Amino acid sequence: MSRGINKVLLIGNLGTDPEVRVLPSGDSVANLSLATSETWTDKPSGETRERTEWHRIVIFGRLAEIAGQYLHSGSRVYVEGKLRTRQYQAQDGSERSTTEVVIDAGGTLLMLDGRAESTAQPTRSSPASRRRQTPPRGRAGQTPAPDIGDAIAF
Amino acid sequence: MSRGINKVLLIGNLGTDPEVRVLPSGDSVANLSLATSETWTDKPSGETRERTEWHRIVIFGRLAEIAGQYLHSGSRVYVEGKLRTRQYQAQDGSERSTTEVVIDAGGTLLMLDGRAESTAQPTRSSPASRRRQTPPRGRAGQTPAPDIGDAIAF
Amino acid sequence: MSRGINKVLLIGNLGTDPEVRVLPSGDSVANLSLATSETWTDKPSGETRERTEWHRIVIFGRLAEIAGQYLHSGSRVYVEGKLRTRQYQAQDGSERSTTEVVIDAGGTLLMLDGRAESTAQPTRSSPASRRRQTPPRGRAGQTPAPDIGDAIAF
Amino acid sequence: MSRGINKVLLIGNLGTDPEVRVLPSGDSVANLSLATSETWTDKPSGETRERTEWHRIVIFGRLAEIAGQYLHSGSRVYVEGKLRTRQYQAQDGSERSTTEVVIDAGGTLLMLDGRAESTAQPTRSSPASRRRQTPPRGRAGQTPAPDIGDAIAF
DNA sequence: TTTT
DNA sequence: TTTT
Repeated sequence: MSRGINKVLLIGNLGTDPEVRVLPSGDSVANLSLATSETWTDKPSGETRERTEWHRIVIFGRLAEIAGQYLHSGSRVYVEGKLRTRQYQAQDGSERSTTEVVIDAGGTLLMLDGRAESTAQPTRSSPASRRRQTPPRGRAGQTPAPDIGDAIAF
Repeated sequence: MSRGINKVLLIGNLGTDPEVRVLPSGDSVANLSLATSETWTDKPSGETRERTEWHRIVIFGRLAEIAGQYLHSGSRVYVEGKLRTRQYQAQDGSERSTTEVVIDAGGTLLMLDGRAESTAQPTRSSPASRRRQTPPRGRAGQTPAPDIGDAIAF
Repeated sequence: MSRGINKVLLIGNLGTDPEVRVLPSGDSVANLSLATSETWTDKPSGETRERTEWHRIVIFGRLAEIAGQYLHSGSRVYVEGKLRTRQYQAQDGSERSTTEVVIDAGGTLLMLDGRAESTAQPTRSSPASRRRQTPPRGRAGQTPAPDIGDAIAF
Repeated sequence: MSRGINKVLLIGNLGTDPEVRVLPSGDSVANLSLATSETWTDKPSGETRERTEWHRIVIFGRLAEIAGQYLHSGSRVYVEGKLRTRQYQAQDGSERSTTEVVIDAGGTLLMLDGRAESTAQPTRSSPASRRRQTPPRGRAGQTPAPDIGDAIAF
């Protein structure tokens, strides 16, 4: 139930591996750092410019565990969540605030690069192989897995 | 041209009148404080809970002027823009950052309440009467909560 | 769980009252006809043009009942759902298809005009008074309820 | 300028190569057939179910040319556009209507797979190799289902 | 800190 | 068929 709309949609790449921890309640929380890039042609100069925006993503529950298992630095993802600004105390004791994109049960997480481990044999999966991102799928030469971050955008 | 997606959609109410200023370039910029509210039923207790989230909105260009003309504290709006986190120096000299929702030429602003002045006879319109579209809230100088109750949502 | 994104966001006005029926399963279904309008300035002539698009909305479950209770011809709403194209047999026996925007448990319905009946005394509510849309709130002159469809948009 | 919101966001895979043609005005138009897939667990049985929805996409202008150059059957894309229902006369003379997702200058097209030709050495690029990014599907002449499995989604 |  |  809601009396307003608070919705964020992002497509971008992770800058680091997810940091997953388990709360005292047993729920998982994952923190992601996600970059979205936009490019444009500068009017007077005609030069191509680029700006990268970094987003703090916080994922709760089952999706947090999935993020920890399947995502890593470089992963391209779609996320849908909501904005939340939180107050906290900095180390010098001053009050600070930070704005995060929260993905909970009502949100969405969608991996955009390759089949990855969900179709691989779990027992042979390891952090090392996971970082290699899209595992061989045994049909070499036929269906190359897209590389990390592969995308053409317009 | 873009290589990612960075999109925010909000429906909520302004907590204050827009602050509009004109940049040295001649472009207008408007700052809005927008509240989105969500309510939910707490699991164990069955109580209805509410959380209000405040968003800093920055509007550029023609839409900034329109915001200054037609919006005011209490106005219900739909905005579509993008996230931008900006560094700035606090008064004590420390580095801080703030996250804003930027509405530029690619964004959208949609007023959701009242015919206001655009269809009213301009000669009889005044800032004072415009402000009366939402009730006086009698807490001048504070940060009044917007009239989020002005809608039924599900 | 999803392997793609199929999302529709609309803000517009109902062209008719909702048609609500109850399925054999006991679930409610509401059909809405929703108009979204866009206006633009024609390049060569400088004339203002307008195009209205009509959308078939199908709402399931609890939101269908709410739609039947609170919405009526002219109501301004925000809906979030997904596209679904359905085959059916026309009266002449030929196969036809129709595309609808489906709002189910994962979707959103948000009334954008006025407090309406949720704050009114239910026992005194009637179809007739409902059509009058936003009930008097007993503070005449202070907080006028926004009229049906009231909006300024940019 | 708009007085409503009419927005569609899709992430899915093309079922065929884009069909691009040039209008008498010189503008390009591309027609795409895009599949979005959702999976869910059936309540009583616990079985995993899947439903694929097909969308007719119409792209105008520069993005149409880009679609013709870089997209092909199997391509995974993000599109953002608006709904438009159009009347046309069927071959038997009867009136039909079809609903399309229109991507024009205000819309977005984002390729989600493969570096493809834009970053590859153009001299070594060919339509044939481009099509090999998705595996041969060996069902020429039919309407092959897109490789929706090319992603993990949650 | 990502990606192109 | 709505709305401005």
